[in-house]
Amino acid sequence: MKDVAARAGVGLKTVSRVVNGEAGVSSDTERRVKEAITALGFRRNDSARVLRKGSTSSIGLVLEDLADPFYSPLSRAVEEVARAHGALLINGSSAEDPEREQELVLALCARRVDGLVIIPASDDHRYLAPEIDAGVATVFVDRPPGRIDADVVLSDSFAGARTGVAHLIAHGHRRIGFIGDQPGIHTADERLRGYRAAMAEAGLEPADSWVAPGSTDAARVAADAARMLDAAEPVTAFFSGNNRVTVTLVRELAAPARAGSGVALVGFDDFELADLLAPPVTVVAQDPADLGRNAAELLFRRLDGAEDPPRRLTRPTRLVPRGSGELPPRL
Amino acid sequence: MKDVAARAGVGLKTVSRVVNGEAGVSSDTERRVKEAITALGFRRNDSARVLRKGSTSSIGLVLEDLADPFYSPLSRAVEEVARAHGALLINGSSAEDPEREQELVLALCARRVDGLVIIPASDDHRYLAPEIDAGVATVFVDRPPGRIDADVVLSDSFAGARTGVAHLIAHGHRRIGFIGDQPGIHTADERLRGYRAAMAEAGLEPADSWVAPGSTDAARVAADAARMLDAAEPVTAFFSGNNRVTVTLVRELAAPARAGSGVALVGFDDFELADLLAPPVTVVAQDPADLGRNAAELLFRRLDGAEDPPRRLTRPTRLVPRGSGELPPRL
DNA sequence: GCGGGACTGGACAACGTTGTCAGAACTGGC
DNA sequence: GCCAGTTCTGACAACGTTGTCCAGTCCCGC
Repeated sequence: MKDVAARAGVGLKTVSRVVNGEAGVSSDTERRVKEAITALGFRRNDSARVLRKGSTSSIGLVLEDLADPFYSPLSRAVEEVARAHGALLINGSSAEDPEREQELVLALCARRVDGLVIIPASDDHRYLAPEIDAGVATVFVDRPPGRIDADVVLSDSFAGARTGVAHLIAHGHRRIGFIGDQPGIHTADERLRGYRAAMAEAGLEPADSWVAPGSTDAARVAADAARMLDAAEPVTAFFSGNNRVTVTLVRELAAPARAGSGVALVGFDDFELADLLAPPVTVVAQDPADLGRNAAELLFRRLDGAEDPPRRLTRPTRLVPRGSGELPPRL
Repeated sequence: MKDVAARAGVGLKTVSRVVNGEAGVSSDTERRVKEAITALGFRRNDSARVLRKGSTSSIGLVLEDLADPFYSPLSRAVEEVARAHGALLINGSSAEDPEREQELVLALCARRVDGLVIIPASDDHRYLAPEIDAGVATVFVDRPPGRIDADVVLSDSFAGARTGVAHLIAHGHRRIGFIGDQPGIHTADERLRGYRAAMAEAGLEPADSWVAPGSTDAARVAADAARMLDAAEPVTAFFSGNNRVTVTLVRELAAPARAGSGVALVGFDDFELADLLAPPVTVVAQDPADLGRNAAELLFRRLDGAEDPPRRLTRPTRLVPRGSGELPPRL
C-alpha cells in the first residue's frame, strides 16, 4: 500500500480510502490510485485489516468428516449462508476424536473467526467457555454441547426412530434388531431410546441380543447382523441407527447367503440411490442441508447482536416408505 | 498479551517466549506467566502473528461443490495433508461459475493463504499471475488451468473413456450413446475425445444424435437418453461422462417404461452402492482422494521451496466391470 | 577481586492496515 | 478582500505480535 501511495504520489490514507470505496476522494486522485494499484498488482492484506478492525469475516466449521455424504451437504449449506453474509468458511474434520476437535476449535479461535459451527465429537465443551466469553458466537449442530449452554440445532432423533420402529411393528414385526452408532453419541442414544419407546408402546420386550450399538465399522455391523439373523429366534427386521450402518446392512442382506431372506429394514438418514435398490430402502429422512442452514442462520443472528438466551431448535424427520420397511415378517 | 505481562510482572517479550515455547525463560518465570495466561483466558491472536511472520499456515481450496460426492473425498484428502503440515483449510464452492471462482480465489489471496488448490470453473486464470508472482503456491486439480502455467493433477479422462467405450464395443455394442458434461469443461471434452477414439479404432462412425454433451441436469440427461432410445435405430449402450449423469441414467433405465430393456451402461466415476444396483454398474473409476492427496503434496513441495518447472501429473483410471457394462446388445 | 561467558529479561521497532484529527485548498457570499 | 463552510488530503497512532539488540545478573575460574 505504501508503494501504491508513493507511485500515485498520494498519502497512505488516500489509498486506503480508494481501496475501501470510501467517499471523499476526487475522481482524478481515484484514477491515479487505481492505476497504481493495477500496475503494482496490489491486493489488500486482510491480516492487517483484521488486526485493525477486529472482525475476520470468517466462520469455522468443525465436523466429523467432510467426506461423509451426510455432512457434506450440511457443510455446503453453512457455506452458502456464510457467503450471503460475506464470510468465508474454514473447516476441519475432527474424525470423531475429542482431542482433535478441541485442537481444531482452539486453532480457529486463535485465528479469531467470528463464529463457530460445531458438530461435537466431545462431550465436554467447558474448554470453550473463555472463548465464548471473549465473544466467539458458537452454534452446535446435530448433537448438543457437553457441560456448557449454547445454541443448538438438532434433528428429532428420538421421534424419528420411534416412528421408524413403529412402522416396522405396524407391518407385523415383533423381533426387531437395532444396530446403531457408538453409545455416548447423542444421536445414537436418542435413536436407541426411540427404538425402546416404540417397542415398549407395542408391549414388546426387546431381547438384549437384538440391541447392538457400537462402531459403524462394516465388519462390526456385519457380525452383529449375522448374529441376530442366525439366532434360534432370528430377528425379522432391522432398524439401523445411521446411513453408514444402513449401507452395510443393505450390502449384507444382498449377499448371496441372505438373498431372498426377506428381512425388513428401516434406516435412519436418507441416502442417494436408496430408491433404486432391491427392495428400495425405507428410511427416516433428516435434511442435513436444513440443519446446516438453520445453524448458520442462528450463528449470524448472534453475530448481528442477538442477546437472548441460547435456543434449542429441533427439526422434524420424515418417514419415507419405499419397500424394505413394508416387507412382512418371514419365519 | 500486555495484560498477561502486567499480571505476571514481566515484559511483553517474555510472555511471547513462553507462548511459543522458546528457550531462555527460567522455570519460575515460566510458571508465573502460564498462571497469568490461564487466569486471563489468554489466546494468542494469530492475525497479528501472521502480520508479523508473513505466513498464515493455511491453504485455500476452491472447488465446484463441497457437497458433490466426487469432490468431498478430494477435499478431505487435501485437509489431511494440510493437517500433517500444520495448516488449516479454507474452502469455497464456485458452483461452476467463473466469476465466483475468481472472487473466492482473490478473497483467499487477500487473506494471504500460503497456497491454493483449485478445481477450475474458469478457463482463463491470467488473473492469478500477479498472485503467483507474489508467492502464492498454486496447484490445479481435476482440470488444467487456462492460459497460465502451473502444477496440475489430472485423471486420465481420455484413456479412461476410451477403455470404457472399448469395453462396450468388445461386448458387441455398435450403437453407443455418449451423454456427458458441458463442452468446454476439460474432463468432459477429454472423455468425449476418448469415446470418439474408441469408436474410430473399432471402425465405427458415431451418429451425431448419439453424442450429447450438456448440463448434468436430470431433465436434460433424461430427455437426451429417451431420444436415443426411442430413435428408429436405438442405441444399445450408454457411456456416461460423470457420476451425476450415470445416476440419472440408472434411474431412467430402471423406470417402469424401460424395465428389462437391457441397455448396457458404463459410467465415468465410481459411486457408492454401484455394486448393489440391478444390474450392478460397470464404471471407469478414478480416485478423488488420490487426486486431492497428490495435489496437496505437490503444493507443500512448492511451499517447501521446490523451484522446478510446473508439473503435470496424470493419474490412471481403473475399469471396474460389475454387470451393466457386460450386457450384450439387444435389438 | 575481576574478566568473561551464560543466562534471563525487556525496550523498541516493525508488520500493513484503518480511525482520528487537523490542515490545505477551494467555493460562495458579503 | 475576507470569512465561513465544504471538500479533499495526509500525518500519526494504534491493532497484537515477534525479531533485534542491549542490559543486567549470576557463576566460574584465575
